[in-house]
Amino acid sequence: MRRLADRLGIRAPSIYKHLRDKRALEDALISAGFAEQATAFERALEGDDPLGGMARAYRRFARRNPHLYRLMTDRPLRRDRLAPGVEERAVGPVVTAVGGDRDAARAVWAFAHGMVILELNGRFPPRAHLDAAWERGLAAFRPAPASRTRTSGRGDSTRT
Amino acid sequence: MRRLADRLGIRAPSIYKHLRDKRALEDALISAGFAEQATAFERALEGDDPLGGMARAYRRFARRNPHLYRLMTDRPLRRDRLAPGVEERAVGPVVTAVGGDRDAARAVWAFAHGMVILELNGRFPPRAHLDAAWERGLAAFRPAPASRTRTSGRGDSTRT
DNA sequence: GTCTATAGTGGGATAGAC
DNA sequence: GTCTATCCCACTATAGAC
Repeated sequence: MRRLADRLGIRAPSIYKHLRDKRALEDALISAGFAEQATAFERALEGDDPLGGMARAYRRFARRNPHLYRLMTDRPLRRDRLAPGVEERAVGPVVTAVGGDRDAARAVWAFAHGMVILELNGRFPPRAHLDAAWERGLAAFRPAPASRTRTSGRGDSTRT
Repeated sequence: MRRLADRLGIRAPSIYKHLRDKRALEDALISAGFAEQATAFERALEGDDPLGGMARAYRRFARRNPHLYRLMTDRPLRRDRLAPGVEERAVGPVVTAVGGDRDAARAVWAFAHGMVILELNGRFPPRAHLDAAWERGLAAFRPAPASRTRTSGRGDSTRT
């Protein structure tokens, strides 16, 4: 809060005339993060290789906003405090890209989060070829090209 | 450190007569954690469904030692301070179970870590069926049963 | 809406006596 | 090897004047 105040050119206590507490600030940031992810995923859904596009967008988002990314994944989501519908907007495209299965979507998310957070944490060995690991994981999850079913997202949304 | 001292029945400063600093303690704990994982993985390698067995062991370890698990994955590993060879002992079986491909092993690890850490963080939605997501992910990574090749781990070890 | 001053918490670590 | 007494630091938040 002190550092934020410095950037704003005011003293730390003044922040509390605008925000109730630190959490209110975090909730606003998290909502903005989901909105950004949502638009990136919606765009990826239009290209060929939707899952690959989303993976790249997800990783790019995390690398450009590492602190925000941690804020969004480090602890339980207070869904009642987010901008309405913003989480679902981000999740929907992933479910669609994976073929409509909610469990598969969660598995893919776990894979992507694992890759991203281990990278942010510097936990991979120096010699690890992360692009190759990403590709190996995506190949495992990509819906079989054999069945050319145009699966549309179901109304039933899978939360994150 | 103060809480640890309480448990030991001594005062906090006394700890520093035994340990250089807090990190020395953490390094010892991390080494013990790898050793425990290694024996669990070696056992899973003997059963049928080695990958599934390792996944269950990995999740169980994390749930029973959540703080230690975070210690082991939250930040870069100081490999020079670990008990020698202990990381490799834990990693080897995973590489073997996945068919010998280092990139695939890292992808599986990322998936497992994502599942585990999101569960520990309470980040999955309440209704999520985690067992199903685990199974979906493992199915994606399990080496095809078609090729019944007994792939042995290579001397070249894939670090974590 | 801003400020100064301060309260309060929880950390890791050291000095020096015994 | 233990103790008491302290020193740091970083951090969120509030009181009350202007």
